[in-house]
Amino acid sequence: MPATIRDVARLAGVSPSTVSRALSMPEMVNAATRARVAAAVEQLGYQPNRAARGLITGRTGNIGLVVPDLANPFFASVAKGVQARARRYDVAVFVADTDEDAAAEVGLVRALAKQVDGLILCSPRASDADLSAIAQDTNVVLVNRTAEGVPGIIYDNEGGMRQAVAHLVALGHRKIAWVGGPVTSWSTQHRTLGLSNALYDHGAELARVGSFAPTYEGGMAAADQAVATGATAVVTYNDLVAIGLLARLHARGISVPGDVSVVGIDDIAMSRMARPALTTVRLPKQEAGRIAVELLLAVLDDPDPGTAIGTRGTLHGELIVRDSTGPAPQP
Amino acid sequence: MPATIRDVARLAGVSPSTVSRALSMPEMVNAATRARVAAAVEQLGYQPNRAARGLITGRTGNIGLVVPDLANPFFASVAKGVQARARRYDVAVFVADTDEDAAAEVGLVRALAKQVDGLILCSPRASDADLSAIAQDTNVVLVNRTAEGVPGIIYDNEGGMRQAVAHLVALGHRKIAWVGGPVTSWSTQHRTLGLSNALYDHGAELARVGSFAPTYEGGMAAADQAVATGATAVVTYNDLVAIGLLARLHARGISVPGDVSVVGIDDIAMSRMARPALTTVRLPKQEAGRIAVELLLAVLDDPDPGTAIGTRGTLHGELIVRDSTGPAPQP
DNA sequence: TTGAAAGCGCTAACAA
DNA sequence: TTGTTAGCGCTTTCAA
Repeated sequence: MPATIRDVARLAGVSPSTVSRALSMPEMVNAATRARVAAAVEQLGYQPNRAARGLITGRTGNIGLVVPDLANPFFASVAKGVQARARRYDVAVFVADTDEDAAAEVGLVRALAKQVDGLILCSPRASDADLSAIAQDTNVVLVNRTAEGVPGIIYDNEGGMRQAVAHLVALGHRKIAWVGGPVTSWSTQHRTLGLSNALYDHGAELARVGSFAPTYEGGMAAADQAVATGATAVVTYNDLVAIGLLARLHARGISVPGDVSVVGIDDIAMSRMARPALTTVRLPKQEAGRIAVELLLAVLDDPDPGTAIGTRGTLHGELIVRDSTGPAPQP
Repeated sequence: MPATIRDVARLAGVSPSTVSRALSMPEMVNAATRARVAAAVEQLGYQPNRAARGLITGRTGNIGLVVPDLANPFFASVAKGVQARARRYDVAVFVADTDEDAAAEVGLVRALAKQVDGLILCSPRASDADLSAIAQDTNVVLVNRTAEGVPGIIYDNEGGMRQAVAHLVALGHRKIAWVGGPVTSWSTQHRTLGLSNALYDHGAELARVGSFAPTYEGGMAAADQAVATGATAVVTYNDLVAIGLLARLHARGISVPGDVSVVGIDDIAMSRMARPALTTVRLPKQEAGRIAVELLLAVLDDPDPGTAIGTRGTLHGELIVRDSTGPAPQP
């Protein structure tokens, strides 16, 4: 049986409210009393019951994080960032894995919403309509997705694509294949657009392939179509796809970067272990998690939707050049 | 403002207690009233406040999961398994990442303990003493670790090592190097023992190397020492280490499996993407998470420590043969 | 089968 | 500066 505030009060010879104050607004209580309370707390190993506190303050001190797939290293990193920052603020984190299922996502969000002060939705698969509905009656911060009037963090996909293209063009590539991810994915749309714009600016040619699943298997499936376009370089939706593509090219005896260059996006840990090590656009993953927490906490302190609309962070990617890109082959 | 039980009661024309009963013990309430309540619940989108319920029942419907590092694919998989099973029971999961820090672990556990019905501790780094103290006043299930009188799931490390050895011996290997993980790691001890026993049974020789960090870098560091032993095969603490080792061997121009065979443990997703694809002992990761939830729920229903002691599951590994193992080279 | 009342652990007015 | 009182949303005796 854990100690309650009354146990502490009795031991310290004060009233429960004094204990409460000593803990949450120490400056409003006499130093001597404060010390007695502190001693009693120490002796009893007292820790306030957050649920009870939440009942009355309306703040639970808990937040929720919803991701499509924890086994995906990208989301695992974001989750780690969220954890780290939440811990600093003494906030506990519910994590829910939706298994890439939009319906499950909505259900989990509804269930969690009652128990937390706010929710971080990372790359949510739900429809814009569902998302807006959720944001209506819950404090929400979006990561890797935008929605009307909902604060969030996004990556500068256009900028990342521009860096990748500049690199490839400098190497002499003039026709570049793009292996897109899920059509419904917000990132796919923006990356496609960014790539297309950057290539246009350089007077280079884009060859679209896909969409394919954002997985290793997706990459294997995409490889043959990508080379069939005659492109000398391939940019993929993410690193997992790039690595699958690498495997298939290797199996077919196509040399990377000799015959074709490959660029991924994300920079997951696996990428530098690939052979050849993967050139990729590094996205700050843990940082996204950390900022999301900051943003959410800010929203909680000022839930005015007017302010929230302006609260949107953009994170920039960084091109990491490794061994999978090289000069375009001479025809 | 979410609907409360009183709103539902008013709308249904009954008392709050009747609503409560209709929801948690439906058979004790008239079918007609039950229907009215159900309608009101539906109309208001009512969802009971778990915190309030927990205050009185002593059960929150939440559990906690504590892992050393979410970015480690092994733990991410366990977490995913926990999620999936918890969802089935309508239980929400707090996740805490300790960053491989034993002190942080104890702190996080203490903080979480008050908010949950029970805790799943996966590969905890805390001392036996701390662990026992925690288990004293909290419902705990251990994964990948044992402690006196605490229920848990472990892997059959000995059995896994026996399979790996049988495979290598059949390929003609007579001297096998073992790259151990952290000395304080429970698994390291059991894997070392299992390997040693299995080799003894086959009349083969063990060459110990390490310990090394359980990471890609650890594997790179271990590679040279492992080959210097003159062993024709290497077994590593986990797949990450094996993949790092593979990279270093490749850099040195040592052929796998031509010159030396390599076996990992875990079967993380990355392993089949390695080149050569990694032979490994697959550990059922998500299943460990699922069983841990079942175990914890069972403990909650019957917190008798006498029963708990008997409650220990063992999961078996499965040898997955890929391209990193082959016949021992002829001298 | 239903309702009234008490109370879970805590905080926030309001008095003192 | 401190204590008293009321009540957050819910469940659970106890009566009716």
